[in-house]
Amino acid sequence: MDIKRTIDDIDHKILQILQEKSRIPNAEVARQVGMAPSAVLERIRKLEDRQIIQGYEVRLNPHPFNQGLMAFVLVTVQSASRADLATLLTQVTGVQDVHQVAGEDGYLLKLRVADNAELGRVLADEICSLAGVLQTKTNIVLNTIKETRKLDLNRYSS
Amino acid sequence: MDIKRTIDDIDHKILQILQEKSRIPNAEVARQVGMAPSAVLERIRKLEDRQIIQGYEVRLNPHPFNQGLMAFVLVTVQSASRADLATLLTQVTGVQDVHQVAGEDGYLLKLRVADNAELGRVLADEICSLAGVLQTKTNIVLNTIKETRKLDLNRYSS
DNA sequence: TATGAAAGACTCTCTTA
DNA sequence: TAAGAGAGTCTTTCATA
Repeated sequence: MDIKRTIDDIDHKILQILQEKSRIPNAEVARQVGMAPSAVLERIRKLEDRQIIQGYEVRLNPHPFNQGLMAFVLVTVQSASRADLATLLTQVTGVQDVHQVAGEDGYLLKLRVADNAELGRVLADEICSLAGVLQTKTNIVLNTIKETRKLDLNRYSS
Repeated sequence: MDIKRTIDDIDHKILQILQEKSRIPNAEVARQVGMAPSAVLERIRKLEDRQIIQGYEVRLNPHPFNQGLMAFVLVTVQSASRADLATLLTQVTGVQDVHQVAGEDGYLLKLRVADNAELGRVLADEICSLAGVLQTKTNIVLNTIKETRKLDLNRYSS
């Protein structure tokens, strides 16, 4: 175990509640964990300070915003590429994720665009045109069965 | 434009605020958009009813929960596979995403596990062992440069 | 749809344990 | 760390426009 304090059962329960629905009054969380609201507030603040809670997001439907098509693009780059290539990739239209992956000097992007036409345009004009990009392999998503940020909290080890 | 009402500038602004930090008092949103809190509440409810807002999530640090290693696994399956294979894949340890992808009868999984040892175990025991799975190709994430759910809201077309 | 009023609920700080 | 008290704020419904 490390220097930071541990995550106890109450923290655990608080996080579980926030994983289900984060936009919920503090007092309601307090009720569910059976504690005073002030104590729960204090705990949530500490979880934020300790960066165990990293933020609160809204999950929006991408369709009304013309981003109904999702694709994963594996970008292979020259090993001597400029160090800021990753940063340039984060700025590509529709990019939600940029991960450096092991293996063939590459990055894996997750992006949301309107349709195949736009995907083609983005690949050609915004990705392949970057200096150092050797090739791309694209997986187009037909159907998303599961997509969540939830973690299994029962794997915490003190 | 479709049957549903449009997303106007005020909705737009509300969504933008919630994309930045969703756990924020309604009254604060109202202040930022310059409207009465009751009107903003009404709008947020309608956005939820219309499924434009699909939920509110907390973003947790995966490290304290022993899920610091992320990997993408492309699973190729027999074309005659049982229809519920996708559902079985959603239940694999550490799986956060399951997407059906075009091309080679496959699924793309995003998973978070403790380390390489666990990844190996999950691949062997929980994925390859499923009936209908032909092969897997794994991309291990070394470093995540960007990971967000935010959409570019300026692409809405009425 | 928006506002404003009003009752009740919630937040958040501070004190005490 | 937790509880409780209290001042101030927020939520939510309803009447009205």
